[in-house]
Amino acid sequence: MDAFFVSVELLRRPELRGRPVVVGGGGPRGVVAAASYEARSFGVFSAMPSGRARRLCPEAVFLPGDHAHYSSVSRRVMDLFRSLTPLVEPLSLDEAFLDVTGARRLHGDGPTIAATLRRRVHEEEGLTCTVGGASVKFLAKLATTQAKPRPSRAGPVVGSGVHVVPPGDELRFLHPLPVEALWGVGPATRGRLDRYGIRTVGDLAELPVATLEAAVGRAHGRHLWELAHGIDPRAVEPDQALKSISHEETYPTDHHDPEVLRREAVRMADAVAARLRSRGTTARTVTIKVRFGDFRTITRSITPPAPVATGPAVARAAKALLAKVDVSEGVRLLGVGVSGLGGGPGTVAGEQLSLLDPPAPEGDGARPGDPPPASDEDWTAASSAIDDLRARFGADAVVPAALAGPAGIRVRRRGDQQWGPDQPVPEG
DNA sequence: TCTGGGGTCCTCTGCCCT
DNA sequence: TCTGAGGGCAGAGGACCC
Repeated sequence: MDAFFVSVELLRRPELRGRPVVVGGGGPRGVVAAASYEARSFGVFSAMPSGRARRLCPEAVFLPGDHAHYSSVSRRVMDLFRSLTPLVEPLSLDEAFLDVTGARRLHGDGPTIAATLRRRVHEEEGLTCTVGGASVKFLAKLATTQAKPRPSRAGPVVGSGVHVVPPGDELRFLHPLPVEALWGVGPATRGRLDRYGIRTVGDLAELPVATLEAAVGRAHGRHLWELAHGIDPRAVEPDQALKSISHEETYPTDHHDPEVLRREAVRMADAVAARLRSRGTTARTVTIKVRFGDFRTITRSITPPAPVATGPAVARAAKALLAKVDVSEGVRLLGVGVSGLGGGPGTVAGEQLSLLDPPAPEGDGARPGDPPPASDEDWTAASSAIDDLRARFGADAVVPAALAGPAGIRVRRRGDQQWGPDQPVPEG
């Protein structure tokens, strides 16, 4: 999809068409999530700090972003894709791989299917998309880039919309491209390849695989070598299993108070656990992420004796990890995540509980006067009831007791703060 | 210039066990 | 009983993607 978030916003606000529009975090630490091609002409790009974007393009209209709405439009577009082929692998909200091998008898050859896709997305959703076609996934992705609109000083230049790399033409298409066009070549790898004088994918292809492995690591080196030769055996996989779930937030100002951060950890643990349960699964490992004021980032993780799926269980681990971190210098970002997801639907109810699961030990965040912790079994039933209540009355209907207070608490949903903090949150 | 959020994958290190 | 090698795993961090 072309400038997806911006394009969706323009459907709601057509008066902004033709103007530079930026979607993203407007706060002091926000970043650009998407920029219209008019804004890109001023040098504004995704992931750029919003402050810099404002300086580059003061006349741009900044919109806060509406993750829930974009998700809902994305679901409809993906359903449209699935009406052409069941083999759809969503890559993000606005991108997907489609395997149309089996759809050609019904819908025509590659270019015909591409044209059909573009027409239907435009007719049914009012959005424009670009389609790349090739015999392997990463080439299709690169072909898409070639066909996209481009910003220029004179304004957006319309792209071809469709670019198909015919079988046999793969290397002719691939080798002139700059090496950073390959998936997996970012600034760090680019710097290493630079030392070998590698500028294009063709340069990379001429290098012996052993040299490449020595330069960037064994697995990465071999992978890049294969890509440079047009080799990409990965199939389009419609049912990609989720491997981790996390929730992290950057604060408008750094937090120095351990108590504030403990409450934040509980809130995030609750959100992560709810997402775990919504997928009917459990997690083995709990990780916290702490970014300090100077942008130094650490992670700490623990694998409890039994898999976790409830807010209190995730919070207990997160608080224990947080207690070992010195936060006095100020915390800019806190995150809680889980990984090692396992089991299918029904796993939570049948979760293997540890016979030796100890009560919260000293130092994990338990304080004098705290009631004894409920068992995981109690919490599994309670969590199920909480999920029901939230489904009926909204996410704010039930919050962890640790978060309740005279001022109440704003329960953030996933995507509320997708692109940085919106407003200062008072400490304490 | 001043750096989000949510992911995946890889490498390295240290520990434990055989 | 001690020691070293090697495998498996957990933990931490880096790089990259959208």
